[in-house]
Amino acid sequence: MRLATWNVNSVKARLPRLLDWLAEAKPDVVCLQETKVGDAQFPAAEVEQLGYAVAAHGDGRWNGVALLSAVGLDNVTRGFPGEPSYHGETGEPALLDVPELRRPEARAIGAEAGGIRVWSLYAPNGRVPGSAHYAYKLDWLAAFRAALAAELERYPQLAACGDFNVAPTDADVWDPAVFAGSTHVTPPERQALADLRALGLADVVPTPMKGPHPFTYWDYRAGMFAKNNGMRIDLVYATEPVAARVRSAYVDREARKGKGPSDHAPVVLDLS
DNA sequence: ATGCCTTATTTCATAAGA
Repeated sequence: MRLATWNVNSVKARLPRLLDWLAEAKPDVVCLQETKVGDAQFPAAEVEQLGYAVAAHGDGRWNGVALLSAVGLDNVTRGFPGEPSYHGETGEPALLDVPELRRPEARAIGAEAGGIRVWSLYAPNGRVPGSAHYAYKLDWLAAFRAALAAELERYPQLAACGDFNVAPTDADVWDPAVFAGSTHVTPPERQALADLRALGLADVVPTPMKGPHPFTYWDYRAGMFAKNNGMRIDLVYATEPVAARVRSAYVDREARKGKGPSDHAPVVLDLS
């Protein structure tokens, strides 16, 4: 079984590349992030033509996650219990009266696929440490941890995959000095990941395919990919029964090359 | 200090990303 996670940075803009990649890599289960479409606009027919069942959870312009599976897709969950929503710099209590603004953003979708409970996750960016967006990011990760604890009682085989927007260690950024004081590397964010792992999840670190670091994201600007100035922020956190099945894991950096790529590369796992 | 590049939308300008 081949399981993959990929932040596509717009499923509509990436559709030709996504379809080519699905046909070539032939993953059984795919977690997508930053689809940037509402559920009605998700290009489900094109993906289904390749033999996948599709479950999407989208907002429209921002965020959006989806699951594709060629091995069944059951018990789909959009969002998770206790998932927080963003309330602005000061809490903006007046806005809380507007249901549309109170609804959580589309950042998590879970389902059973091929005997594994799979989650596709897109953690908030956090922007600047100390900001409301940063607090929201930490709240969201903590709330997901609580939801995951309940999930783990039901699903021994579980994989939480996606763009966590946190580099777990200094080795996961191309130059730690550049990121000093920035989001994605702060101790509270890394602790939030450690708290997830403490539930019994293993960080399945992929093979880089080039260079010593298995980066999964490279900024579009300033030739960062060519210089391999990247970050590892797309992660697969797997329970032990899943981690024990990992035969190989790699970053498909070929998918970051050429015309019109996402700024993220897929992480691909082969499970026995 | 800012843009570097790319996306979608309230498009010929803006917000967001990490």
